[in-house]
Amino acid sequence: MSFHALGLSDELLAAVEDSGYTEPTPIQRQAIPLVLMGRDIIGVAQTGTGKTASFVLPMIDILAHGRGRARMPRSLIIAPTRELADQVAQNFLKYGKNHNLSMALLIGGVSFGDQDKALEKGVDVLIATPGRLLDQFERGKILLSGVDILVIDEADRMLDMGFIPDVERICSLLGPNRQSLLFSATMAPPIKKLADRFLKEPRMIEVARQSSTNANIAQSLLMTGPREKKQALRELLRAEEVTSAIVFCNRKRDVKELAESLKRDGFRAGQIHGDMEQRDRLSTLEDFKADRISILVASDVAARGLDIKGVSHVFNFDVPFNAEDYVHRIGRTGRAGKTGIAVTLVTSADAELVADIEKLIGARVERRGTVPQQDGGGAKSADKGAERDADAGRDAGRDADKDARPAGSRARGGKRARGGDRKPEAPRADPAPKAAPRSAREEEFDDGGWNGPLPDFLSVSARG
DNA sequence: AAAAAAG
Repeated sequence: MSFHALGLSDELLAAVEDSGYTEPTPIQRQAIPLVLMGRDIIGVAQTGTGKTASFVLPMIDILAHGRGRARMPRSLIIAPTRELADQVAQNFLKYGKNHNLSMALLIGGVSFGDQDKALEKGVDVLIATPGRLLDQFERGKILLSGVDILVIDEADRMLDMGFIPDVERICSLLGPNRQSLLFSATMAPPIKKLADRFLKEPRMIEVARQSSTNANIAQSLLMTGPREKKQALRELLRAEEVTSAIVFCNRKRDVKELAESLKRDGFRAGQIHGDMEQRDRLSTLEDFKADRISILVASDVAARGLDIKGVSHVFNFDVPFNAEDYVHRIGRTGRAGKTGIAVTLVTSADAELVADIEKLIGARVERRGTVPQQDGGGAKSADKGAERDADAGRDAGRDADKDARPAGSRARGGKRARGGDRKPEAPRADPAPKAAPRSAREEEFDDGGWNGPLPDFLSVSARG
């Protein structure tokens, strides 16, 4: 089955062909004809299923005739994060290249100037995050009564982020005669309620269960101690055929520190998290897409929806707090029919989170072995069993390690240029949380210390 | 235990 059977225009089909796609995905097959007919739809689909094109393509054809009037966009797409909004915009540019549609991206973190100008001229397609959209509305820069097509993308994520009231407010500002499309990985009750209230006789399209993980992804867990995580990650990055990897951390601070640590070790690494300037977030993504960096250290800002081709590996430096985030994180690899590898570093403190994940995905994740605790590091665990295991399991651990790492990788820590003259590496414990905002100087000091060995007596006493 | 989004 090809795109030609879906009722799209020749100009659009040409653009699709140029982009290299020949066959519509299941959600595209089901959604595109319905959207072209003017129906409301609810698309229950994971990211990576071709969801974005399933609304972008028919919208381009629907909007092909007519022009947006000043401050009155003809269509509106709401997305939960700025990067997702930008990604939708990229799709409109890619597939709309043979059309003459005007578009504006209304997201936070960028100046109002260009956005104001675009709105003033009138746009056919307005893509926005909720906060900035309402902000612009309140400033009188925008009228939503002329919107003919509304798309609510990643509604489950909007729910998680507390955006549903904003979304409801936005919906209530729209005119009554419009077509509405809602996409969500789950149909949690608040999303169902939203759909009941703002959609008209929607057709439900379901593509994959939300909790199901992609069969193309080989998942495994690597048991390790909290202080061995960085070393374990470095060895994974060297041992695996890593062409392009995303490393997820739970905290923004750790994203920063880990990215800088990897860079010092010679990895082509970059970082992305919500405390960065918007332009830096986007330029890092561009660098990653263009392979100027091969490792992207990220917070959950990058967990969902980001579609980056050829991500060979996802590493969870931290086990995510929400099991659903695990599904989304590892879904950054194994996309478009390719295989992917997802390795999660697990400490004894993460047992419950792992149990949650395995319950959600309905499968046990393979344990790929144990990174032995370092000499002098075992005492850091309050759990007596962990220390005993560190000794008793040393031989067994070596065997397991052989599968995971190339021969000789064990000695690498001491062979590296940095720290080559140092004592056997005892990776430093997580830095103590800072109560007050830190000065630039403190940050600098902290970053510099990340890789340094911590005297054993200190690490022991620091943990009690 | 955190992150995300409006400044």
